[in-house]
Amino acid sequence: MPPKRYLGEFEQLVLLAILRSGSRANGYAVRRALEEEAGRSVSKGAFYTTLDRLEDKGFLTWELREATEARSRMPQRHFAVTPAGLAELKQTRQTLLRLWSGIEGVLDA
Amino acid sequence: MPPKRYLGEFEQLVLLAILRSGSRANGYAVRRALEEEAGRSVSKGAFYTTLDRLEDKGFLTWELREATEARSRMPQRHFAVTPAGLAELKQTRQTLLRLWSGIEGVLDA
DNA sequence: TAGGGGTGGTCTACATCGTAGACCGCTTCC
DNA sequence: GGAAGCGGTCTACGATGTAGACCACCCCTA
Repeated sequence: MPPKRYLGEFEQLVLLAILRSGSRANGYAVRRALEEEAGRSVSKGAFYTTLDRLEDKGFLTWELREATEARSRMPQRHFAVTPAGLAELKQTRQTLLRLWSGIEGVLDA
Repeated sequence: MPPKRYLGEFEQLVLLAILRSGSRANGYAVRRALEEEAGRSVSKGAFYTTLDRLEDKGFLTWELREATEARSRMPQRHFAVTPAGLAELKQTRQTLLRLWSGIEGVLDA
């Protein structure tokens, strides 16, 4: 077994944004989710680089789809989190919930 | 203002482990907290390098203390999270709680 | 009195992740 | 036919994650 690798900070946010975008997870929607829901602006370069790395690790897949909306009739990449990616998200979340437990008083804004 | 930087994945765990160790936050105790509570083994090199970087960013401080225990009577570094560090932890936590909300069904183990 | 195991730490080096920006092409609106 | 928006690639570099060798001291025991 290769040594266990962990989800990077930004990688985690990207996977979560894809999950939250559900069936509308094209590049634009995911990037917008990141900005609006995570309060984080991100350049296209940063964004797509991270997507490609997550794909290499097997945490997401994508397929080309014909666009259905009025604008942008070009085919576009549609992203989805794989079971392995979901497992990572779960594990990361469990670890944080455990470390936060007992010190919520200090951590609450 | 310099561009906003975010807490790295491991940096966050280290700060949380210090918080959880409270008044006993010497190097050994924090490292042990990381292994036991975060389920993550970490080399000394990785650990102290991260501590030094967090200090540079103003997220933690330390002081030398005489050891009180029977063993290891050498003076040792005693770590504490600064208000700035705590603020980062709070913000990171709020972001994740927000992104998790609504998809707990998918994320629960 | 010389190991050996545990504690606590420094320093160096390299791999991985985070990030911006230039560049490209298509579409819709005016 | 120009501006503004959508979607994306490629390159490069700074920041973060990580291991391991090395050092020193304490305590135990043979």
